[in-house]
Amino acid sequence: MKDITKEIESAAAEAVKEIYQVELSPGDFLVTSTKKEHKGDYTLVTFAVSKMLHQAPHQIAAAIGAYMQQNRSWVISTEVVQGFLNISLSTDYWTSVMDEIKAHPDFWKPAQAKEKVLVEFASPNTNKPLHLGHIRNILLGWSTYKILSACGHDVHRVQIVNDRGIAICKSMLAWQQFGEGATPQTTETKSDHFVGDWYVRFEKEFSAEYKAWQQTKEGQERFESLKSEDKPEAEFFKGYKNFYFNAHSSLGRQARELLLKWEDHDAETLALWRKMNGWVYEGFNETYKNLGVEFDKLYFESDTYLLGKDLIEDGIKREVFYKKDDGSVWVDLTAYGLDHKLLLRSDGTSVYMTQDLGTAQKRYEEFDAQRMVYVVADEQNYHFQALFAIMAKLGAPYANGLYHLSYGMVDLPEGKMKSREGTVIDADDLMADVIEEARVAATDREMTDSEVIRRIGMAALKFFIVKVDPRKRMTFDPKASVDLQGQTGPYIQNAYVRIQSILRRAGDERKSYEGYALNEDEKLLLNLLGQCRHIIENAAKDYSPALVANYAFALAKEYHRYYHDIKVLQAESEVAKEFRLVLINTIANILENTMDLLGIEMPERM
RNA sequence: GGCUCCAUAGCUCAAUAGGAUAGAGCAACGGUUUUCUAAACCGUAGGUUCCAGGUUCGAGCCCUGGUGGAGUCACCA
Repeated sequence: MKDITKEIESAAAEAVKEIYQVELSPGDFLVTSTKKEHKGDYTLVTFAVSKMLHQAPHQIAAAIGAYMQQNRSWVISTEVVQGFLNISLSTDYWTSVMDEIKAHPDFWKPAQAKEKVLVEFASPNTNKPLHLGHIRNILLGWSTYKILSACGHDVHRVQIVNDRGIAICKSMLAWQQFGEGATPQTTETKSDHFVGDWYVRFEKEFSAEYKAWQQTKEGQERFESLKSEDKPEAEFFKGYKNFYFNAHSSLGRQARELLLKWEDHDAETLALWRKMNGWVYEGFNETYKNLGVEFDKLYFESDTYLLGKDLIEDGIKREVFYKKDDGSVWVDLTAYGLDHKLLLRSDGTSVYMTQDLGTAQKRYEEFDAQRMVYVVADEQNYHFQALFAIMAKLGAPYANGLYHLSYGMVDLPEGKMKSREGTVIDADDLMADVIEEARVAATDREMTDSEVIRRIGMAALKFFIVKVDPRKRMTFDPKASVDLQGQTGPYIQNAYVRIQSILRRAGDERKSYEGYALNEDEKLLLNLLGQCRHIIENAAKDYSPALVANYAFALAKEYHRYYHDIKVLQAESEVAKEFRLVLINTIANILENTMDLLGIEMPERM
């Protein structure tokens, strides 16, 4: 596909050379789409070159405009507004764009690159079911995978599952003590929710235990000896909770014992751990399936938590890291504007950072990846800065290819989601809700196809989340997320469905549209279609699926308007009809393809 | 408190690389249907882009200072 923007730039450079005898590169010019309120298709902005040419912007624009009209057959007319040269292109040019699009079905894809890329996303803990925050993470990860793939990259999807630690031990303990052999089957509970319920049960029992302890002689003595002047008793105990868990609590002690046994490879504990995590994975897989995502490889923290020690040893030898007297190992990142970070505890055990270093190394060896993208919430910005700085310090060959796709947390209209206050929105419930809402709306329209209804509901949910710039915190309004009108997924689906309906009636036989003089709306649509590859390119560069989402919406909106104003099947002429059929078919393809990049499926009818 | 990020219409979000009169959707109000399915279209109203300076032909965007909010600052993950 030829790039009209570049052609305008080079024509402008040629004009300047001819008129002013000044050598400028095409990149010195800025070309944009002409604003709707002005006549023209593309606009050349001349302010920037005004100084170099020692002339007022509007004079330069006029001169270049005259030159281009003379020397470029595709320029039909020009108009100068201040330093803006608005260029109208000929019908022949626009027809040739349609020809090219028709001849190249892949015209919407960016120039094909071929790097090996790893995208890590989802990365749940195994003690609780997935929630709204995970959904944002998963949708971002998935569309990042899709967008990079569309750019030609060889992309692998991975996640790290946090399957070990004190949290899952809490679920295990509660089930052991109070479960009486209950299973997801006997209680008819989705299995990850089942495990999550035992985690909640543990917290409940623990709170009760803690509360009782506060009234004991020991608890009161603690309070008396540690309290500060103005802190009320309730507040004191709130802050003391974690310490209580580690120092006094019977349940806390038992949970820690389970963790120790686990680390000791105690057979019975491992069996219980496997059983409960197995339930969790079964549930997660169902959720992933409903979200329409899958992974190439899962890493389990239970396998990776000891990794990275070799790298540390190597780093100490090369004096990239240093050892303190107590035996702990540190790295000095002050040169990167960061801090000193701990890499090994004084007892020689590893920390989160150690594990992440080891996992990155392992992935690099396994996949030979040139780029690794971590989709992780922005609360971990500092951690990833440190991680990448350490990689750079170590001189890892993949250090330059590491990227933290840091996204903002999801808030509710009432504020933050808090598990303690029960305001966390569960992923499974949410999907069920949006589909139910779609069902209600569909029933009004006498639509009963459940697959169509599912696609509509999921489109509403996914689009609502993915249309927002990932880096920004977003507010999730459950009511707005099930909206099916306006700036929504179903709105875009509807544009596609309207086209399919026309195409079904049109039949398969296509004739020539040669000689058709297209109207302004059609130029606008072609212009939009031509932007697709740049949008995807930018989305890949910025790791922002929101750009694709907003583009798809803009195209759908433009099409809905077109649909309203212009008849296709009863067009004024045969060539008009033929041209429009090709045009709308292309629009449908682009809508389908861009929505696919967001993980959203199109229905054929709705 | 240090560091980082954010602040745009009543609400949720856009705004190419610093480009023209800051745009959409929702909510409100008013219109459009014997239709290629109205999950649509058109219109009205709604803005000191948090504040004060600066840079420049031009600033929502860049710089300085401030205000407000979020995150982070563990031998947690």
